[in-house]
Amino acid sequence: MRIGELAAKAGVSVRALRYYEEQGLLVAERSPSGQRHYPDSGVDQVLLIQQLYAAGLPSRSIRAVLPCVETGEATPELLEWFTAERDRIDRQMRDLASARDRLDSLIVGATAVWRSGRPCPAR
DNA sequence: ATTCTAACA
DNA sequence: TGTTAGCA
Repeated sequence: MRIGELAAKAGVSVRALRYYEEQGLLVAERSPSGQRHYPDSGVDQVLLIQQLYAAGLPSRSIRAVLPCVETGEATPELLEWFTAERDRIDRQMRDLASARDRLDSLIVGATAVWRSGRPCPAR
């Protein structure tokens, strides 16, 4: 199928498909005229790429991990990699929660200042 | 009409 | 990624 059909079936833009190829995530066969042609399996390929992007992996990581996932092989290395990713995300969540709590404290403090009749500091 | 490459008011 | 330009 051509790029437009794949884009429709996979629910992504044609632009995205060309970008995936540029990033080395998706292979495309070329017709004599230069048009890209994809096998039916391309739909699942794109779906997988989307899941990995949604998981927060940069294209570079996806490129490295794709060959393993595609073959359906849940290799130990792959599981370690994903586990490490999960931990990274967990750390970010905790850092954000921390930053949020500190903002909450500042908000409470600022509110107390206003109630005491002090002038509101400029932004 | 669709795709391709290249490039960015 | 969107979008646009100029082709095939």
